[in-house]
Amino acid sequence: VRAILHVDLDAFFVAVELLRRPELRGKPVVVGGRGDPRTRGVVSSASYEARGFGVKAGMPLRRVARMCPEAVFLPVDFSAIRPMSERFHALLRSVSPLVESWGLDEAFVEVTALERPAAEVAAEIQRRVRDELGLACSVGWSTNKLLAKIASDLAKPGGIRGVTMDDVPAVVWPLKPTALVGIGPKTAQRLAPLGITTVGDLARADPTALEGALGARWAAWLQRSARGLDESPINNEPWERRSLSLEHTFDVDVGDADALRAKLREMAGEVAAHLREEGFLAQTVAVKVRLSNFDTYQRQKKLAAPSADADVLFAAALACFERVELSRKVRLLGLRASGLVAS
DNA sequence: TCTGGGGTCCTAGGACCC
DNA sequence: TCTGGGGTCCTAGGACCC
Repeated sequence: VRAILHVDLDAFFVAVELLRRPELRGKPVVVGGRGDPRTRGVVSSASYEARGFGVKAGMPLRRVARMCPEAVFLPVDFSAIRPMSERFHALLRSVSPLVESWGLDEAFVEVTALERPAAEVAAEIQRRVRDELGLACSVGWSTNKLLAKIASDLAKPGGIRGVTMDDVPAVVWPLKPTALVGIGPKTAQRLAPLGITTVGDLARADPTALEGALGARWAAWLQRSARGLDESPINNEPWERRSLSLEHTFDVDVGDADALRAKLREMAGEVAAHLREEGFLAQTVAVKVRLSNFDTYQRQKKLAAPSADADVLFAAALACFERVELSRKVRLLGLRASGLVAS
């Protein structure tokens, strides 16, 4: 039987800021966007004090300012966050080589071969993360990734928690379906009419009815998840970039086509520069356009030859852009390069 | 009082080729 | 001239993750 940990840094972006600004400790601190609630942006990370006011990840900064006028707003600073994330992952790899990164602030660690109690390894990791990085984390442990992740969610903030197969009916079944990785709000909405509003409902649901709603493959996978079953291995392959993109939400929606084309040209230059920095050529360019009513369109175009040239990317992006009918002002422009090959 | 920015994966239809 | 099936590529869209 496997021993899997899921380690999740608590309020990571905020915690990184507090290391260099300890005077903010104990205050409602919100990291997101450009750190200015007068501009469009959302919460990336909120301190637990801020969460006490109802602040949540993904919430518009403007709304946070109204809910919590004393909140301290800070911009997202990846130059500080990324090195800390790398130290975190290096620490985990010193415990076991089987580490699967899950974003900047989370990872699965398989410790089966250590032949030590998972809870003990969890406590050691938590202590080392505190002593060596100055950060708090929550750790969940179980016999698979699915349950370890649920356990760490239950352990937040700052706890250690195990969820075993035997715990599934009592601990997992009362949770909402969105507690399972892979079930988001859309799927929850499709499950509700079937009378499925908890993981337990999902586990007990009639397979045929579920297949009708979601298709056979997905229905089977969901129902296995709801029963706590997951055999997926730890993927400790280094991450490989598949695409590189940039997007920008205008503070005020833009209707002027020339201004939009100018922005697209600027973005093409930046994406091309990033591609060259990382040693890639792109084979496909995609443009995303979000209108003021939130209708979103994506158009993509395969290049005649792989390229990281700003003019080539811009020409393709422009061709994509011209195929979108601009029935309203534009809120967001995005440009993605994919089909990456080494240059 | 609306929902950022960076990613990934899956599905499905049509074109095209053998 | 018509027919069939399989495989792959391209595009669009949807959903999810942090």
